[in-house]
Parts: sequence; structure tokens; C-alpha cells
Amino acid sequence: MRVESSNRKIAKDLLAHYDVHARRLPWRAPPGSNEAADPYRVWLSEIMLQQTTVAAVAPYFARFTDRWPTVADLAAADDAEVMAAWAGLGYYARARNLLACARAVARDHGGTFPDTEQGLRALPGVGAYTAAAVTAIAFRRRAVVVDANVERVVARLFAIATPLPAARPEIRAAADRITPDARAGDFAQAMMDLGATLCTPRNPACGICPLREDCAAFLTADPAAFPVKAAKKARPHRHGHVWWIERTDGHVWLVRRPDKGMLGGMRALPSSDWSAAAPAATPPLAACWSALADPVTHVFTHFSLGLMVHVARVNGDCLPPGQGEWWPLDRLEDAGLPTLFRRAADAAMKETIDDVRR
DNA sequence: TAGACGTGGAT
DNA sequence: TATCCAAGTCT
Repeated sequence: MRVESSNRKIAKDLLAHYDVHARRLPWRAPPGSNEAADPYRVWLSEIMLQQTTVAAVAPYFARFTDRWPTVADLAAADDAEVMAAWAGLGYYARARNLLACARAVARDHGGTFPDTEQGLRALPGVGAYTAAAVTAIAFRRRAVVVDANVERVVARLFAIATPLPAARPEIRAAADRITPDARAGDFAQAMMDLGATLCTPRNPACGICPLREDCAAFLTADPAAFPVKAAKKARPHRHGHVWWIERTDGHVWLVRRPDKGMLGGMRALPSSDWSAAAPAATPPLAACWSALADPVTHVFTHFSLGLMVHVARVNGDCLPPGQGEWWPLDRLEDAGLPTLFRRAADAAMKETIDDVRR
């Protein structure tokens, strides 16, 4: 009985704090308003926010909802336009699944999102977290929403010493116990706001935390030590080559990467495989190639990469092998290149300018 | 189930 | 500069 009331107190304290301090975000209904959140906007925001900060998402969310205001609009969109609009946000499988999901909703669900976790979970790109979040936030049904914020807050509230990821079942059970029957969506967003603003990974602001007196970790010497995490592996380095083929009339040769694998489905510069041992430089076509002095480097989640940039200028008769397109240099931003290739392009174009100066 | 899968900001 | 990390999902 005491435990149960303690769990209720956590939700009560947190919701009271949320009613005053909720962040105003473009995909949220205004605070205090009783208007229902649009499932399309909630879903879109949840996909964009996966492993991605609010600050990074905000401009993309604005552009997407402006250009495709409804799930039907998005379902009818051109693949290449959606992929280009996603460029720079990362984890491009999300964009491919976003389109597949919108089309599934349009085709199989009459343009209306399923309103249960099970129904949502069956959609492409919708996992346990997103299904629960949309259920709770957009449809105002009880669901246990567990993301990295909730994991951290819960691990601290109950001083869970089991390291992640083994602690997941324990954390989920605890999250279930403190999730209220009413306002589960607000509760989930309140937990995430708390994790993002006060109960942060480092230097948590325990002094002003509304759950301070409910928190077991606060009673320890180092609340930030929770959640305990397993050690990480070192990040390997890979090497490769990238080819800047510029036509004298101001176009560059772009290809589309295969749907599977790194940067799948995105426009790109032609490049070699990326491997631990530096591969030999075998250009895609015969031309007068010059290599830039410094490689373009980029750090991905599971490896870092250095690409040698090779530049060639060719005449209008040239046609590189394989699938690709000549893209006008003066609107290269519209090509939607992932950051790695955008940097390689910047380096190649800077070199070209330096050449002209010489 | 552990690894693949991007990016940029904070420290 | 190096490391961590953010509203995870898929295989």
C-alpha cells in the first residue's frame, strides 16, 4: 500500500510540474488546451526524434509539415523528394520507412493511423517506443512509454544498479508501475522533458527536481552514476576514395546509393568501398585525376572514415559508367547529399576555386 | 542479440 | 581533441 501510493505520488508530482513547465514544441498541443494532437504530426515527430535532438528536428518538422500537411500528402510524395528533404538528419532508414508507413496507412487503413499499440507496431519503422508514444500522446490511451530519458529517470528514481542493457526489463516494469491510468501521454512527455532538462546524463539539477523526494539516487553520493552502463567498444577507422567528376558546363556526376546499407537510398558522389585497409584508387573512368592533399573525415556511430577526394574535369561528351545523373553545381544543395558527401563536395569545389586562382 | 545505422551539440 | 549522447528500429 505504501509502495502503491508512492508510485502515485511520483505521477502526481511530475504532472503538476509538467502543467507549469512543459516545453512548447511544434508537435505538441498548446499547454492547457484540450484539443487532440494530430496523430500524423505526433507520429512524424516521433520518427524524427529517434536518436535525434529537438533542436535538430525542429526545422525538418516545419518543412515536412509545410510541404506534406497530411499523411495522404506524404504517401503521394515522390521518393527522391522525401529522401532529399531528410538529408542531413541522419539514420536514413527512417526516411525510407516513413514513406512506407505513410503509404501503408493510406492504403491499408483508409488514411487513418491505427489507435492501438499493436496496430501501430505493425507499421514500418514503428517499434515498441514509438507505438507506445503515439498511443499515449495522440490517442490518449494508457501505454508505457520507455525511451532513453525514461530509462535514466526510472533508473535513478529506483537506484537500479543492474547495468544497461540487462536492466531493461526491470526498468520497464518500474515504468509500468508509475505510469498513471489518466494522462499517460502527458506523463510520458513529462518524463522526457524531465530527462532532457533536469535529470540529464551529466550534472543533473537535483536541487530543483520535482521528484527529488521520491528519488532513491538522490540519496546516494552520485545520482548521475545511474543508469549503470556496460563498457563500449572502440570505434574502428576505415578508408576509401570519393570521385568528383565535374563537367565543364557546371555539372557534377551524382549516383544513388543502394537502398540497403550505409546512407541507403541517398544521392551521393561515386565512391569506393570503405574498408579498414586503404583500398587502391581505381577511378570510375579514365580522366586527368588530381587528389586533394587531405582526406575528408567523418565520424559515424560505429566507425570513423577518411575519404581521399579525387577531382577530374571532363567535357560534355563524357558519360560515366553505371546509373547516375549530371547535377547542376549551382543548386547542389537541392540534391540532398548526406553530410559526408556534402563535405567532400565542399572540399572539391574549394580546390577548384583555388586552381582558378593559381 | 549484438551490431548496423548519421549527425551535430555539449563537455 | 575525444567522448558522450539524443523521443530507436531492424536484422
